[in-house]
Amino acid sequence: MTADTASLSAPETLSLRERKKLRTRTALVDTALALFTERGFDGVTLDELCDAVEVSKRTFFRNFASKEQVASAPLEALWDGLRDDVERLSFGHAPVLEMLQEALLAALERLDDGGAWVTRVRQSRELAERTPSITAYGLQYCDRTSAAVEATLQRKLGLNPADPRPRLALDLVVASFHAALRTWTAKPGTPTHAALAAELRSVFAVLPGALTFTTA
Amino acid sequence: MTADTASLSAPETLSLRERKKLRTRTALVDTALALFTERGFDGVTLDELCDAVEVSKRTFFRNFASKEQVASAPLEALWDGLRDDVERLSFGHAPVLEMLQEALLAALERLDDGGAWVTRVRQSRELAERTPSITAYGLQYCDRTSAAVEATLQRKLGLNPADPRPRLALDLVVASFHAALRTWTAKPGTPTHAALAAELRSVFAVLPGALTFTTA
DNA sequence: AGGCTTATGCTCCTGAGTAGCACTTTGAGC
DNA sequence: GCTCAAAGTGCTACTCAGGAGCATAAGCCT
Repeated sequence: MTADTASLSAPETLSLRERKKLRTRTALVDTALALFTERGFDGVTLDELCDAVEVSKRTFFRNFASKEQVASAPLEALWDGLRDDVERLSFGHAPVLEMLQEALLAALERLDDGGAWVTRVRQSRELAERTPSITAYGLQYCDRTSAAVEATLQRKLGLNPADPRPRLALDLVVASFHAALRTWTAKPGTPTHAALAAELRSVFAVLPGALTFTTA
Repeated sequence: MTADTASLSAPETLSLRERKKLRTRTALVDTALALFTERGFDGVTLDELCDAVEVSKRTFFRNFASKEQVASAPLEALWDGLRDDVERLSFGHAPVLEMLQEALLAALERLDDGGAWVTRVRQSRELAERTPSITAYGLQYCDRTSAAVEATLQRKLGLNPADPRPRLALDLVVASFHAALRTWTAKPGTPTHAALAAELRSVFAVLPGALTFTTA
């Protein structure tokens, strides 16, 4: 479930079997991103990808649920991180929206491994921009994770399940990240982790204005 | 089997050919929703669906891009309506968010055909809840439509393309509708168009609270 | 070491979605 | 009315994503 997070933060306290599995998983992600970027998502068959990693298709589907997932893996790690944060964190009585914003920034911070993750995110994002099915998968994963986070919030904070505000706040945070991702990807030059975090903070800052701004 | 389901803008001045095409399209949507509801999305093959409607698979794929789309058709009509509204409406100086809310409510109103559409939406929604690929497709369609609406807003209002607020406002409206849809679907009894509109207004009303509410 | 668990490979299968070709229907020009 | 081009449709064959069963090998435990 959190294999993604583990694969990218790479703790060395894993058994040999688990490390091996992680190696093939990482190899699949990296090779997939490279091949998809080079020849397009539809231009690469799973057989080709598996041949390149020297792994059977069976093994591929034990690590990923679909061809789209392997291309979305980097971002899934972020949402998994957010989910784990909300599960772990103790909530005070600050506004829920701010808590979620902090949790996402913390999850993002935790994925800073010196550039490897952020490079994968950039590739994944550019692929998603020209491949609708990847976008679809990613959005569905966000949706599912958001539902899980909402349930956790309700449980930990004793909220009324009929209250739509927690989920709206969550959707707002997710929308903010997507907005940050768009502008970050559009910027030329070497993409950095810090720049992405800065974009996200910037979007968070203008968020209240999204409700009130007028044309004039 | 009577009026138009999706892809509105349908005056009664359709040519015979266009009416025929629309009839097969509607038959495909209704039959698909019925079969999927009865035996599950994965329990029905396209061949079976096409046999039931007495149409070839080739014809199916001329009307729909995927198996998921035919199950999402009712909601696509709503987003298409929102897109058309924003394209058509003249914007005053009111807050953009309120304009979008009004536009969505207007699009929803326009789809009130006495219960046929709303029944299909209910079926489509219940299918999406237990079929991830339908959810994925629907979210991707929302995303694409939102991008188009954002572009229209920028053009008509002369906004800065780097300003994330229009898209955030849009995402907020979309998230509100999804929240309304969830609670509307969860309610037992015969689903009505008016009840859905009421849910949506209700979510719009608590929207500002989503930014500020606290646990205590 | 030996048994147990788990990953992996191999092979066969279903079904979504595409493409080529031929046939029918519709709408427009004569 | 008649013809013809264009569009819709059916049929068929094909590619490829994804799943299932069975056998093997590798890692883990006592």
